[in-house]
Amino acid sequence: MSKLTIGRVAQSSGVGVETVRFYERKRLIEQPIAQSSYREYPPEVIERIQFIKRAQELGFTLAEVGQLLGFADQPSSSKKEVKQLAGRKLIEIRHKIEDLQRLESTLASLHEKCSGRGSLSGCPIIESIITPDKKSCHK
Amino acid sequence: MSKLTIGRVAQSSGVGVETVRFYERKRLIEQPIAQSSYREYPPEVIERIQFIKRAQELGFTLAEVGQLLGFADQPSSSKKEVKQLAGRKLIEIRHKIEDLQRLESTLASLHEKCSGRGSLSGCPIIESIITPDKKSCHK
DNA sequence: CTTGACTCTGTACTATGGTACGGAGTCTAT
DNA sequence: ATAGACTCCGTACCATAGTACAGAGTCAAG
Repeated sequence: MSKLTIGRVAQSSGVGVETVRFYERKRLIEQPIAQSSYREYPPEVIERIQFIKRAQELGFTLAEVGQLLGFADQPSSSKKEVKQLAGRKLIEIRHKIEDLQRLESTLASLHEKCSGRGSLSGCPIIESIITPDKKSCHK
Repeated sequence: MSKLTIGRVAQSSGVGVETVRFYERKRLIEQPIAQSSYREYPPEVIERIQFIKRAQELGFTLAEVGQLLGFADQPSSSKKEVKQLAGRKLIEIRHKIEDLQRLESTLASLHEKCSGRGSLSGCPIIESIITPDKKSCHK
């Protein structure tokens, strides 16, 4: 009793059956030892899958989620390790934001400059792709 | 004379030989009709590849670059089409920025809250993954 | 006329996070 | 006992933008 089939686990945690097996292959959840020829999961696996989902929402890749789960599984882990991982991710996210903001400002100014009327000749967007302007280049 | 081999084209435009063929398969550049059994490119192809590279820097995918090239190739194209494409891309970029900013603020506050000292118990980062806080949730 | 550099085609592989499918086996209820 | 639902495993596929490689062919110089 109280053991769950993969279908129930999937439904309860809001992912597909294939996804559960996929996480198993990625060693994010462990393959349960079953009496029968079907996987038999303890109810805790649902929380584990929800942990994975929420960590993904925080921007962590599955490989990083694997590390986080490793920390959470090991009683000897320290806050330091987790904080470092989060810190690296934060830096990564900030870099991405900066890149996108440069992109946005370049593209926004081109978009603004383009009248959107008439033939292509003199289109600032196309022109800037043909002859990139050093001043407004985001790179 | 004045025809270029794929190797020269690749070197002059700063991409790999495989990339030139890849662009050809993606119909971004046309396969030149050659006298010999080797591709023979007109010099203009170098500018075309640089157009692709610069459009990518502006955030366009290769599929979108294909559209841009299609506009540039068709004398009947209008600024309107290009401006629309750029506008859609701009919206997309702004959405991405907003998503990342929400992510950043959630993760930054967790990172700040974590002392980084001692065992995992009470780590705000891990806790928030286990029990997501509605107030600081970026979604 | 041979060597070395280059090119040809086609296919497979990289990373990421899954999704889909075929064919077989199993489990439960009637 | 059998239908229907579920599960098993392995593999292939999606998008994205290339990269890598095998094995064959070709081209130019010495």
